[in-house]
Amino acid sequence: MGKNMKLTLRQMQIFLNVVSSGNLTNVAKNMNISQSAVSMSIKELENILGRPLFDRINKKLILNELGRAFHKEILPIFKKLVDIEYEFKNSEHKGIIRVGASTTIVDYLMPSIICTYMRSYPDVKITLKEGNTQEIAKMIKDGSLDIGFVEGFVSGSEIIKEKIGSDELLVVTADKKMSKKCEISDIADKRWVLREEGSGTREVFLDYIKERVDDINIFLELGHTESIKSILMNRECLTCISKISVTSELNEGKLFKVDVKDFECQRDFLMIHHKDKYHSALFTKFLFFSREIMSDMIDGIKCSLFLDKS
Amino acid sequence: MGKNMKLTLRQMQIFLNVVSSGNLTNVAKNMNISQSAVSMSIKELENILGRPLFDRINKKLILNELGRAFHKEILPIFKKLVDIEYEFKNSEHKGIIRVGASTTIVDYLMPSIICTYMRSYPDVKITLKEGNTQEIAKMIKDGSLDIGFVEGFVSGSEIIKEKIGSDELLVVTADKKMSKKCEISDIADKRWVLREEGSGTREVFLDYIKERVDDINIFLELGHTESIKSILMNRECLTCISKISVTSELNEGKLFKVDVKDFECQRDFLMIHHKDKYHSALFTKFLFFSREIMSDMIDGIKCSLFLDKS
DNA sequence: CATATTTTATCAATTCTATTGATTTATTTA
DNA sequence: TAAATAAATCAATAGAATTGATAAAATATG
Repeated sequence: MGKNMKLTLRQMQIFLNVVSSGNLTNVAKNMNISQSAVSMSIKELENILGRPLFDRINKKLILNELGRAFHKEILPIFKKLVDIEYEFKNSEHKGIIRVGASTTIVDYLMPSIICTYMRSYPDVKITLKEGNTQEIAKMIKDGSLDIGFVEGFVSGSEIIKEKIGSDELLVVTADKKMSKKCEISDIADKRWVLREEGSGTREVFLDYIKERVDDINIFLELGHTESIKSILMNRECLTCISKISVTSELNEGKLFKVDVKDFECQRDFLMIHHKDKYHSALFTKFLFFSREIMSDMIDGIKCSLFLDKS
Repeated sequence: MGKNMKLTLRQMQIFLNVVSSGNLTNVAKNMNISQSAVSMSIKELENILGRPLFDRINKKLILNELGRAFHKEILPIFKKLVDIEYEFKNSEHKGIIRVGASTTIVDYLMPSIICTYMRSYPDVKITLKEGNTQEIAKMIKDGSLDIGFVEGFVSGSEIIKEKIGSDELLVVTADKKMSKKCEISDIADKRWVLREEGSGTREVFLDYIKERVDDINIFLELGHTESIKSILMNRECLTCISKISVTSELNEGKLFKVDVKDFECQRDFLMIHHKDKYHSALFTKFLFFSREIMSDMIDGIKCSLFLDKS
């Protein structure tokens, strides 16, 4: 195995200085160490590699064929390491943030959060993971995500939760005739398209109406909100869907809210992270940005809904 | 200045192991050091960079956003350094040899030496420097060349000389009429093309004939043997030139040796190096190859000259 | 649910490595 | 020929890395 690294960066640093100055004594002066330290460090380097790197010609050190090849390899690497150390010491805004979000948020909120953030901090990389609320929460707990965005409830004292917006579920159709005021029981037997089992949206909806209707006619289950929307457009059917995901279609008159009596199904958007998370500048800024953008977007939605009614 | 490198390879090694195992205790076991050594090394690394690289979530170390970015940078560099150390420890045939040769040798002998050598040792790089005998000798003395090939005499006790072949100067023309037997004084006033002042070939020739003729008619001076040859082909003139550089033209009947009475102007090809040169495997092999190839070539020349006469 | 186990952090003691200061050797310069 | 310069070497020392023991906190166990 070549696993053992005996070379040290100090040796390389001294070696590189000796190469460029060609004179042990001057190197020692420039580095504020003794001449013997330089001499012995070079010797140790040569011992590790098993053969000399310099020819000692008239008490001068002159790189030999091996030394030249070694120098060529080492120089760019050492420079890079110096840069890396400097960058990491001095730039607070360097890193990779792992964000997780549940389906609705991934599609409708994360793109603008991430784009806006990355415009301000181009050196920061973001990885985005999709999962349902429980999956995201679990990954926050075990540390495999830094920040999560979920709809609904999250339990566990080790998770810090922050309400960052709210999410209203609407019953929606593309068929204007269906959109008039009604009871939920009146429309339970219409053709419903819902998200798949396990989806937060679906479960909140079914839980919310379970007191009022025995069963609803689910004729199609789809994994993505966008697919549900395209089905709605092409078939006479209904769905219960997050308001934020249909705002533009409602405004454009492509979809219509069904005015179900006493239907107010609301839940929160939560931003979550682990209580032990180190609050790097990076992390703090990301939280800050997310709050800003979320509140802007929600204002935007309110505004356009208002305009729509007028 | 970002000149100061505080990070050590040990820290990086430990860091990388902790990242991949995620468990200080196991890392300590695998590396045969104590758990506290690992813990303190990580802490020191974080101190140097000024902020944590890990979140401590439930006594487990989980890379944070900064740590992830650092890991991404460091991992390939560390691997490369491990490879470099291994290669330099184990491969004798790695290096860069600086060869110098005087003009005739550069053109007529070095190409085949270098090609043959590099075919056997593809990892070895060779730089070839041209200069006159004195320049090459000086560079050997001060260590800026590893091996030199020169014609003629070299002085200095610090240089190890080895005769590696011999070089005969011939008077040559393209005009067959001129090639008949003659005294040097008979042809001194013909049109001569010689190498420029400072060239070994020129100086040896002029020195050799100075007893017998007062002056010769130098009508053109050129820096390269090849240029002299093309002039000879196109104009009625003479030159004194190294046999090795005109062997093929003599064989093909394009040029003719002028049969000057008592003209035997011989000198040696020398391979030289500094007495203090470290004899790496690389270096030793290069000397060996050069001897082999030189003697092959000189045999080849003798052979073809012999055939020519028959 | 208390107990044993696992795991990291911390501290003083210790070991090991890098560095020093003095000296020797060789070479160059004056 | 003497003075100056530069690298190598060695024992002494300063400085880092590592240890062993212990504390603190979480997880696993019976």
